[in-house]
Amino acid sequence: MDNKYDCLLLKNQLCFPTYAVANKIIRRYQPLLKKLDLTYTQYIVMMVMWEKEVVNEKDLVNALYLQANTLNPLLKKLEAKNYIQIKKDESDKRNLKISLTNEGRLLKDKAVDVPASLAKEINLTQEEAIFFYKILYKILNETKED
Amino acid sequence: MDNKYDCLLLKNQLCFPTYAVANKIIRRYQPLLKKLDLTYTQYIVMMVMWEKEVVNEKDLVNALYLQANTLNPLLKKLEAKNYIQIKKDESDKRNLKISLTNEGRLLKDKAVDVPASLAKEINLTQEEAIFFYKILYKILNETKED
DNA sequence: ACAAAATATATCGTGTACGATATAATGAAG
DNA sequence: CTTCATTATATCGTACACGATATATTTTGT
Repeated sequence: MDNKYDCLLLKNQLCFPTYAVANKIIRRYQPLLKKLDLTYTQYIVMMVMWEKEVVNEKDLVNALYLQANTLNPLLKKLEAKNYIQIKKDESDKRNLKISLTNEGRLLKDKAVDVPASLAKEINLTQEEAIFFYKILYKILNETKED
Repeated sequence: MDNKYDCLLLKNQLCFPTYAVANKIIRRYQPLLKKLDLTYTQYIVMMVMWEKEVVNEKDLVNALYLQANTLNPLLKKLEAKNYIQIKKDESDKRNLKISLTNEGRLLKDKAVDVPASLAKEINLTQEEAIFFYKILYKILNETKED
C-alpha cells in the first residue's frame, strides 16, 4: 500500500514531532519562569550569562543557535529588567559587551529549582535521555553551516 | 566539582537542544516551502488536509499539538491563498468545517519532493531515526494533559 | 595608508505561539 | 423547558524568530 504521498503523512515526519515537543516543553516552562519574570528564550540567555558573566552578542548567537535580530530586542528587555548590562566593547567597537548584573546573579538562586520541576513532567529513562541528547547535538552540529 | 548550579548549565539541558533543533529544522524548511507559498506551520496544516480532506479546527489542534488561537489566523491565510475552504458546520454550528480545495490538492504534487530534500541535510542512521521518533512521541503523549 | 571586503549589530516587516478573555452554540440537570 | 455548564471558535496583547536590509567598525590587500 506504499504510495508516493506517504512521505507527506504527518506520522512519517521527524521534524514535526521535534517541533511539537519544543512547543510543548516551552509551554511547560512558562508558568515556572513567570516567577522569575523570564520567558523561555530570556531564560536560556540568562543560563549563558550565569555561566559566563560577560559575553558578546555574537557569543550568544553561537551558544543559542539563534540570530542576532532575535536576540537584540530580547537583550534590551533583560537590560530593562536590570538583569544584564549592555555596553559597547571599547577594544572593538563593533562588539557589544553584555554583563551580568548583581540582580541577574541573584536570579540564579531562584532558578535553581526550575530544571528539576520540569524534569518531573518528562519521564525518560536515563538511557533514553542520553541517547536523545546525543541525537539532538548530532543534528545541531553535523549539518553544513548555520 | 559538582555544584548545585550545574543543572543550570546550558549543556546539561535536554529542552534547549530540542528547541534549537526545532528552530534549525524550520529554518531549513522555509526556503523549500517558499516555492509552495507556505510557511512551516502552514505546511503541517496542509499535511493534515492532504490526508483527511475535511476536518474541524479542533481536529487540527489535536493533530498538531497547537492551540486554536495559533491556527485561527493561519487558516484564514490558507483560505486567502485558496488552498482550503472554511465554513460553519451546519450540523453543529460551533464547529468549523475546513476542506481542501482543488488548488490545495494540486499542491500535494509540488510538495512531494520536500521531505527528501530535507532528509538529505539531516544524516541520522535508520536506527537513530527510529529511536528519536519513539522518544519524541513518548514525550508528546505521555505527560498528563495538553 | 586607503579602498574594498569582512564582521558585528541594528532595524523593519511578516508570521507564528501563547495566555487571557469573550462569544456563540450545544448539552445536561433539575 | 429553562438555567447552567461545556464546547468550539474568535479576539487581543505580548514575545519571539526569521529573512532582508542598513550601518558602523575593523581587517585585508595592494
